[in-house]
Amino acid sequence: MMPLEQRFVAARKSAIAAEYNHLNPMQKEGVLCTEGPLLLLAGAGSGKTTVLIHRIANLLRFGRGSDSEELTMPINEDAIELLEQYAENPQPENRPLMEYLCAVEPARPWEVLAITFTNKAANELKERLTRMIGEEAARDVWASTFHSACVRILRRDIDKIGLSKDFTIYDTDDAKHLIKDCLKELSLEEKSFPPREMLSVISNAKDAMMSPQEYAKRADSMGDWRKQRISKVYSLYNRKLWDANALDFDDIILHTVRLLQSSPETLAYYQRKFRYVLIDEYQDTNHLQYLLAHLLAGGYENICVVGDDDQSIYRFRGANIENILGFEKDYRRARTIRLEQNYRSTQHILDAANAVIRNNQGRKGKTLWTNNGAGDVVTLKTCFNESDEANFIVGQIMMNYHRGANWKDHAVLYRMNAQSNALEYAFKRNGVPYKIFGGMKFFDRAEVKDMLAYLCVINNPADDLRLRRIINVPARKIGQASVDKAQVIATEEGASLFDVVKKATQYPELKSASVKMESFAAMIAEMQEALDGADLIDYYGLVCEKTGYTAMLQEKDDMESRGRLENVEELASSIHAFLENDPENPTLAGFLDEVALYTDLDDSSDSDNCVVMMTVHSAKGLEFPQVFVCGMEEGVFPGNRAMSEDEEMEEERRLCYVAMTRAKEKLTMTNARQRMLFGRTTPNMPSRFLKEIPDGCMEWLSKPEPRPERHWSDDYSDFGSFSYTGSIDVSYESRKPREKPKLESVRKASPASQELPNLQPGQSVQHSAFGKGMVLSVRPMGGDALIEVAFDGIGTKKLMLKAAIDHLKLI
DNA sequence: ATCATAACGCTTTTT
DNA sequence: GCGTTATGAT
Repeated sequence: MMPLEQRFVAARKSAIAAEYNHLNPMQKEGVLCTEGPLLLLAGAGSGKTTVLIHRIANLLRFGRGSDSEELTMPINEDAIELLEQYAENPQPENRPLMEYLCAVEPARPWEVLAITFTNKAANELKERLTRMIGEEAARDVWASTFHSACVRILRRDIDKIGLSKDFTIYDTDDAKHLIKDCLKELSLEEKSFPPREMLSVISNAKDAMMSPQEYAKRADSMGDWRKQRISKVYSLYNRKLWDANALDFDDIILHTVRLLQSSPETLAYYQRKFRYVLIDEYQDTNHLQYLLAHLLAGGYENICVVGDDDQSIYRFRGANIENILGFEKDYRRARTIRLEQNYRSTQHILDAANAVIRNNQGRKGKTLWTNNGAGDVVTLKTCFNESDEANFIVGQIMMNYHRGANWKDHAVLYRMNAQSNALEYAFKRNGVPYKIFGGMKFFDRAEVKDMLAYLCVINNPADDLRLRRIINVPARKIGQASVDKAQVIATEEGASLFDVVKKATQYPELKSASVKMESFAAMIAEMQEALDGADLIDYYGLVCEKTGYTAMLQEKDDMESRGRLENVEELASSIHAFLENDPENPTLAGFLDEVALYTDLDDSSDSDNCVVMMTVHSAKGLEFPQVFVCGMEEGVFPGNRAMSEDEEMEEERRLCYVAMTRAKEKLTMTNARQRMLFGRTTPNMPSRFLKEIPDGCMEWLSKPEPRPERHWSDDYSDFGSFSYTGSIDVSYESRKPREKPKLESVRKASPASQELPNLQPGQSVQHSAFGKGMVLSVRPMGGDALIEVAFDGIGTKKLMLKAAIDHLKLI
């Protein structure tokens, strides 16, 4: 290349780079490396999404301008000088000319595919993209989850592999029901063939692209009786899916891969279309997703995978960490960029986290650092038991609150949902507002599922599973036995259950139920007709009414039914939200698609000021100023199952690393010497992960030994920084469940036997944390009382009077 | 058909 | 220890 051209190419890259001067050098590199395979190892809090967004924006503005020596026009000194100057000191008025000079085949929005794992991530990507490049361009970028991208592809071309385009999607719950049906039909015991396990075996088989026939063959050749049975389940399960014209979540990916593998035109179409492919959270991909990514990116091989091997925590659901560890082997010309500067946490927190994760073998290796300063040391705290632990955490949080912190600046993380009970109790007693994530989700509620089932049946009458769910809800005198009979007939005739129900009176064995069945079918048919051209919201109202579902709830008229009615109505707002979002397919079928893949439309509540509690898994990707990780004990975190297997232990360690790196300012980790879990109290050693944290970045507070008890007398000697005062804390003396008198003495130790005011419903009160409110109810409980107070602008809180009394004033 | 009692079993979770 | 589920009784 001529020197002039070399100078131009260099100046071009510098000028483009100048557009990203607010990024650090590694981030910039990630944005500018547009061509060929790229592995972006993005540590926790390293600004990964920022890089992703800017990278896409860069592709759309400059194409391969920053990563190619290609010239698009004759060049001269002036052009070079302008770019060199721009790189030195970017002037906005020169930007249009600079863009013109630097762009090399800028990507068009629809040529960019950005895949994420969750809808939340996809939406965040779309939002930030919209803000940066404008709505028009952002709309055409394919930013979606694996599953929605695949559904989009399948809706277009699935008929090429012999399936119908109007397939239904079965979620895990549906799949489980289907498995149960299969087991019943094969007369297999659920005890020896747990549906959960069946589902996971089938999922693994699909991930390995093993058909039921292949699975059966393998089972036969091994002579494994159980596997042979499972192969029957797998086979029947798949047949039922086929009959219902349904795909489960694995099928969505599997069939897309099969489609791309078997239809050269389809493959060529997408490979030509997607000039740039980006995969987020690559460490979480399973084998099928890995294949899919490679197929889609196989044309230009401009594949950029982003992820963090140290945050791979979904092995149990098929994630294969080898995908990210082996990326450089898959693509010999791959470039690797490490983002190790952390913008989230203090150095002490990072030192602790780095020290823990360093003990893993299977990793690429990264060391996070920050400019944020050393900050507070990590606090480790050993508590007596889980309620002591919960009280400690609540106490710390209340202390912070009184110093001006927000409740929502605090997060309590745990390994298992079961651990949340003790915490919840402590928060409730102290009147601290909290929110537990990971409970029942909106779309998991029975009433919501019922209404969706109605819509599904209307949309696809062959959906036996959903039909059976709602055929007698509300009660229509169509009993289980009659439905079973009709199902048998349907199977014999090779028809769908709905077909039989429709002409039920032709089958004498259905007896009196047959009339009810036919009128049910008539109702569904009537609604199918009404669908044509109707407004979806109105239509939903019609379905609620015609099915008698709302009437059923209105009649019951108790607290529960009211809530359920609200949820049924709330589904209308989901439909509304769906339509607002200007979907490409604003029909009932389109809505059902979205709902099937989109389970958290309703998590709109980061607005309320609450302490949040969740599992470490659900905390991934989030951050909080104050983080408490509790249950740091051998057998809990790491969990018992990890003890025997190295791979599992490494996953637990990664999980611990994820937990620690959620903290921005202060990290506190607690362990309890004994914990009641699943109804049994067991003594637990402090987690090995705590031992891995170096002295320099932590302090270890500890309750004094309550009493030289059998299981706790020794074994702490190898904990260098463990200190014992040797004195006995009387208030914690043997709080064993059976020793009633002692328990009473503990109660007394808390601010107790003071005079309780005679509160009446209707009384106005002032609370130091929640402000003004009105007492709704007072329920005496022991020597205490549970009061319910409606606080202005906050909502209703339940408080234990004794605990809340110091914060309450009558007004 | 609907309610009651007993028995089980139990990481983590998204699509 | 608790919530879910299966089975049996009315």
